[in-house]
Amino acid sequence: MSLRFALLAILRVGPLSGYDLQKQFSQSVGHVWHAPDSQIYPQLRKMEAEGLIQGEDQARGERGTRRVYHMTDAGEAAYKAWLEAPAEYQRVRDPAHLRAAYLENSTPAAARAFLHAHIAQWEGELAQFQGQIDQIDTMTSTMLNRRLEHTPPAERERAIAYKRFAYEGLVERAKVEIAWAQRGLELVGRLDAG
Amino acid sequence: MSLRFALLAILRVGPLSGYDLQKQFSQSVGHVWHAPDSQIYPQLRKMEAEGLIQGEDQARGERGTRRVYHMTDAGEAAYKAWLEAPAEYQRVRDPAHLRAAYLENSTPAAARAFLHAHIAQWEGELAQFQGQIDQIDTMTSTMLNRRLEHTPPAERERAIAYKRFAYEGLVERAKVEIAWAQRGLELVGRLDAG
DNA sequence: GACTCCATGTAATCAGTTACATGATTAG
DNA sequence: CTAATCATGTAACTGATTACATGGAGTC
Repeated sequence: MSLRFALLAILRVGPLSGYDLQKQFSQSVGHVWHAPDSQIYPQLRKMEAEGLIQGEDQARGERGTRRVYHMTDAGEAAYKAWLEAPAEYQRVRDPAHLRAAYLENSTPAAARAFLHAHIAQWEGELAQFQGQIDQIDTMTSTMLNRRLEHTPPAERERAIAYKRFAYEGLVERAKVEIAWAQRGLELVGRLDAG
Repeated sequence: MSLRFALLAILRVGPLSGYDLQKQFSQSVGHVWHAPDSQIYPQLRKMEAEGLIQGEDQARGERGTRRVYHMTDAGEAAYKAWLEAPAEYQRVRDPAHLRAAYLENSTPAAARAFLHAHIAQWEGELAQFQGQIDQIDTMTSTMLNRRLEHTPPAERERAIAYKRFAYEGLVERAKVEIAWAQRGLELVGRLDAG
């Protein structure tokens, strides 16, 4: 249910084609809400049917077309309502911690492999999130700059601060996961030796 | 896809009816992989059809029956295979951090409400996880004790250590979320004042 | 002419949520 | 006899994944 709002957040800054939107998406909000294009295109159609956005076919070359979407007032209202409503929380459903709870049934080798993979996984995420923060700090984030062009100077500081804040949370989470898995490796070592 | 393994992990210790399984589930693995009974009953039927478990109807009172499931060799093999296979990782899809990334579009009041709710949410989770750790430490966890009865004494230490380790990870995660949201409240205060 | 990028989908399937639905047993 | 708990589902729907499918535009 959040996908539509993630899309609205991007479209809010200015009209985009499905393709361009999807690219913007994967480089920005996609870090915090993943969606493949096969989900985005139908979702845009659905949102158009509901009146949240409006699409127009534009000519492209001789025969090609592309559909450019812009936000409607209803879309703006829905976005605002989402911002005021309490956030949804999903019930925990965590494959990694599930596995961890039954690590005693694994061989030490498999336990180590699992924990190393966990570290690798979260180091990948960490690098992504950290990269975003670096882009924010150096003002080299194209998506943020596009956004800032459309926000009054007085509110730019706020926009930057909150964007950074969101990514800081993700960075911290990634670090905790890595530290936890590292303690896990030590635990495997102790139990394996003793 | 992990649900079946969570169910197998419980069934592995001994046969249970769907109802008892579901209760054991919600008090143990359910903390790390939520599933309502409306998902568990059909899943058990499905696993039976696939030969991972075997169910038998037992009489209960005069007319009532209940279906008691036990694990098959195929189920045991599937469980072992899961333990050796690399863990699945889901793509990030985090409503709270998505909201956080667009907090500049909220009013300060809505931003505060969101962050307070985030803290409340994770304090609830934290209490649950911490409660589990306390039960492990005081050996008052019925589910863990049931499990330990069926594990050779030499391996009990391992079982306890890994169980605790899994919950420690969840506790740390909850604490990070709370700390992050608290920093968020300070940030709202600073931006609101300045 | 081949390759890359632009551009947009559909179809099948699976996993999970919500709501509805039913009835039997047991303890007070 | 009434309430709690035991016991088990189905149905409709939403959201997400995977795979398949197509074709134009620009460039080397």
